[in-house]
Amino acid sequence: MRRAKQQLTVLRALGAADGPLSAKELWSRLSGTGVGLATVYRALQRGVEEGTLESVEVLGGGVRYEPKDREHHHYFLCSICDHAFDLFGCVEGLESLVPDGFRMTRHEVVLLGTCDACASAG
Amino acid sequence: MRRAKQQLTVLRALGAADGPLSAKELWSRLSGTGVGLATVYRALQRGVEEGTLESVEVLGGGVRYEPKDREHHHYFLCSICDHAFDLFGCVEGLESLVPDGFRMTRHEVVLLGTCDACASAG
DNA sequence: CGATAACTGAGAATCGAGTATCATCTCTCC
DNA sequence: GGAGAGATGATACTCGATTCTCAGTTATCG
Repeated sequence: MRRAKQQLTVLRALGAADGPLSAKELWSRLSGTGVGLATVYRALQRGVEEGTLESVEVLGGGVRYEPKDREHHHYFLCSICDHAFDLFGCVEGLESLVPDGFRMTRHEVVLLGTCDACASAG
Repeated sequence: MRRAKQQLTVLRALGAADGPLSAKELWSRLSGTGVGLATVYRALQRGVEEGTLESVEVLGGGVRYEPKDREHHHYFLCSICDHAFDLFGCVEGLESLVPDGFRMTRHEVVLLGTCDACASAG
């Protein structure tokens, strides 16, 4: 990698977000910069390969990406603007839900509703 | 609706499942009955329209369907067989995660790992 | 039986997400 | 300045999921 100016633009925009973004979301935040969608995908793919990014799946639509250096967290998905927000903190008592013989290695929690901005606007 | 023999076959298979099924999963459980994939989709679509079925999204792939008469529950997704199992019970403390100004109307919890059968199989 | 309308299966068509291709561009190094 | 490697944007393409189409089937009601 000698340069990758546009890819840096992409990664910086992702790092500045308050939650995971999909390729399209990210791309739309870069409108005006002339960055192509293909480049967004390339930057994301490379980020994942290099271990700096993580692809996460939140309900309500495809894969989103975010920097891997964030602590364990979950998401709040706004059903109006469809944006996913990071939520820090976790919950207790998940183990009690696991049936006998099953082995839990990971868990995901998604809260749904309306975000601050949409609630105010609505 | 005068009859809908095949559609009933579909709905019955869905009702007998231990978790939500995708159209394809459901279809593969009906192999041998000669039911076509289009009929599976038709049955699901009609079920949702009539309010007897619910489409749910669990992580790890598309939309799945299950009867709407089940109580509040969550899912365990086996990362080996990719099957989603219903989990009854819930967790506490979700409200404390909601940021100021946000309104939570719903929540989803997904546990991931290996199911009994896959864990036993090695 | 005979008309009719709903149901059905197979395969074509569509749609969206992501990937591959290609001609062009831009650093970096000489 | 010139060459070469990597990067870029547009667009064609692929792939899977879902829907549409259509001809054939089947239950229902006279």
